[in-house]
Amino acid sequence: MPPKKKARVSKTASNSGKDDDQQPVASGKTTSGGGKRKPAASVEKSSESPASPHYCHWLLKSEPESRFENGVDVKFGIEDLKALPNQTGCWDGVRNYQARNFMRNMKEGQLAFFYHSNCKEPGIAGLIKIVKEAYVDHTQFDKKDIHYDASSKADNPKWSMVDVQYQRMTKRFLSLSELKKYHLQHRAEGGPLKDMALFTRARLSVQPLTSEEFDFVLGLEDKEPLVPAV
DNA sequence: GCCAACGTTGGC
DNA sequence: GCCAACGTTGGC
Repeated sequence: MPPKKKARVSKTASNSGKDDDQQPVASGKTTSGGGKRKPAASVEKSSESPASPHYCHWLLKSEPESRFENGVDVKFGIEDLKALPNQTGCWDGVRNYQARNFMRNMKEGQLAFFYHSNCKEPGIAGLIKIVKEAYVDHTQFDKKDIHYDASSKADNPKWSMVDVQYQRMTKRFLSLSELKKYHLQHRAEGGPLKDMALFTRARLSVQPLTSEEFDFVLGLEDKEPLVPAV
């Protein structure tokens, strides 16, 4: 297991959620279908979880600039991932249920954008690949780790992580401001980024992208920046 | 450094 | 189960 890495997400978060799974989805919904439906005979797939939606692409946020949390630098930019052995690292420290659940849905081989957050210039810096599917995040049991979670028990670990491998930098940096312009435009006139999680669920550190969103964003690499020089 | 948005906690 | 208080995220 690769060295340390920093995943955005919550800091201390000693949260204690329910015991295990499912947490509400941001927008509240989810609960609607609720509880126990007794399917008599027809198993009508619940309208609620179209079974884990088949997301195929992701966006993972991490901070590329130094910032100290309890004396520990949380900096972990794409260059830091690239510098690890085999250019691979574990995405530990995620302490938000929605983000965790998305990680649990990741499949080996899927691609994700590496997004730089909480920094001078936020945006997409490169591409990474999921190389190991969700497994126990050991940092939840490490009292010295900033992401230690006293409420998580060894026999029922609360948090998961995946391993990711550096693929390449995007041909040019895709800034948040540029993405936002497309988002606003698409929201007004229609277009692939109209519901992009980066804007509709801005605080999520692990986000899903539809193929349309992913393809559109990646396509920006070959276009001139929309934004007047930074 | 400010602060809006929003997730989490805990009283009731 | 509601909801106010609180804490965190992350852009600006």
